[in-house]
Amino acid sequence: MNSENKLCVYNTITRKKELFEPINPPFVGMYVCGPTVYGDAHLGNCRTFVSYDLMYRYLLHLGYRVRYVRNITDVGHLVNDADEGDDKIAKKARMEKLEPMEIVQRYTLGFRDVMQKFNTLPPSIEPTATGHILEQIEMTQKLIDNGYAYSVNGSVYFDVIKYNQKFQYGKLSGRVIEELIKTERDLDGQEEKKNTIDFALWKLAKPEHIMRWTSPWGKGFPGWHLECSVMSTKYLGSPFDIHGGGMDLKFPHHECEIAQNVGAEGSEPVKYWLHTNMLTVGGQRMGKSLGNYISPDQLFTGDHKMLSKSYSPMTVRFFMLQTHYASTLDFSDEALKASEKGFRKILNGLKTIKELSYQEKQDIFDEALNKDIEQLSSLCYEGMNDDFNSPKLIANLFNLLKYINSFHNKVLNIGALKPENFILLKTTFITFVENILGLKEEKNNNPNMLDDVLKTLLDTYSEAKNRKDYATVDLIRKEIKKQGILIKDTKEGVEWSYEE
RNA sequence: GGUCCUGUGGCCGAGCGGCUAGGCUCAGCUCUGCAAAAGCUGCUACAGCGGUUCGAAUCCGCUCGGGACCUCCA
Repeated sequence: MNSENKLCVYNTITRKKELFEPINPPFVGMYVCGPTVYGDAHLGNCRTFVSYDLMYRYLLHLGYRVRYVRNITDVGHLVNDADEGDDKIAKKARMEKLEPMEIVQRYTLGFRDVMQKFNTLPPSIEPTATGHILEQIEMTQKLIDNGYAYSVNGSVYFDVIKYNQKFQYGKLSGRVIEELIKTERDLDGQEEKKNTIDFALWKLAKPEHIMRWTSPWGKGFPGWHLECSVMSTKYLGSPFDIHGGGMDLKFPHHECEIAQNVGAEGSEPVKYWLHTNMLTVGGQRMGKSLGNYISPDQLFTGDHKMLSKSYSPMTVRFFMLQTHYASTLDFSDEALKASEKGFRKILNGLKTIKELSYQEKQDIFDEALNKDIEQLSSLCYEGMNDDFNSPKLIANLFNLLKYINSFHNKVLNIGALKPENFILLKTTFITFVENILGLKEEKNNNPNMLDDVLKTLLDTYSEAKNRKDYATVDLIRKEIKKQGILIKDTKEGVEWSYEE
């Protein structure tokens, strides 16, 4: 690796690009807010997790020992605002006449399946909120003890005003507490709170509420933001290195997380806050409520009015990585089509470079050529070191690809390359494409391909037979037998069967 | 209303004060039995108007356009 230029990341809380220095190298702790499993993940969700997968892979490549924690939210997110209304999972469970945990299981499995299709590495730990009720109760109690929370009628709220007297609430998202109080809308069911901006740590369960746990304040369930505060510090300590999530979580979710951790422990929980930007359609954020939402499966099957065809998971992954994680990514069929071509070009390059062999010749090395290869290789690192700038990396990979193809086609003489630079070219291209961008060949892209190829072969066989070209006939029969397949001529035509 | 981001060639997208990424599309050339692939060449853009500077897509101001967050949201 190129140790001279170091990884820099854009830290939301300082609003600056900073040199990345882990708290306890070589260990790196990374926490990413995962999905709420009450429905299928859509493409926007996927983009976020593909982005963090890129970061995870690069950190691993740099030699860090990364513990990557991504939670599964299986309780606690309310359907309505104002800390009122149903739990999303409980609501869905009632609608579908299922146990809440059946909902959780179904969508957790679905989520993992999609993540696997996108070739994301599984996190080191994937903790669930319901698995950490005890710890959440403990943190709530601690916040009460520290004077930053109060209980009312079996619910517990975080006292934002009180907290703000000593610390600064809103520093991550740039909110001013007075403004927040002013703009807070009139909502029902706020009487329990001292102030409208207070948020729930623990909610009393109404009789009809099916997800409930015993607590010092009665039977209830944890509030929205508590699980991340609890689970991140439980598994990564405090402070830990990286906390990520979509930018829509900056406020209030991450803001509340900070308040909870600081309120409980007195110190900042996170060194680097990273936020990924939204996936948009026609410039507008993809979301269920807007109806412009598209699921991974629709993309893979092409079954959507916005799509002219289907796109493979790797094509979509490449499409996502062609834009920097902090920029909005605009979704369109046309853009996807362009990415598909580019991706295939990369794949062909991968195949070419793997088969390309170095010719041991006594040629005079081309200094300019060698220098260019060296420079392009280091530019790949520079791109990634610059806040995980994958588009920059990809541009340089295409530049390297041009050389790979030129060597392959003998437009350029590979002997003009120094042996060490041939190795450099090869390892750089393969490592970045496969290990860091996480792109791979999709052999099973078309599950019928083998059948189709076989049929073509049999048609050729028949045709040769009609021409009485028995040399070809015999050749085909002989070669295909090596694959354990027998060709049989019947009155109805040509058939095949497995060799017994 | 508040806070913030953003406007790049036919399309997508880097760029963070000088060295005019990259992909896709289009046109032409080379190679080729035909074709494909690949290579080469061309199309040279920064919303508008001012300002700072020897020099601005990049910094500042204004105007116009797009968007996000402020409520669950990746």
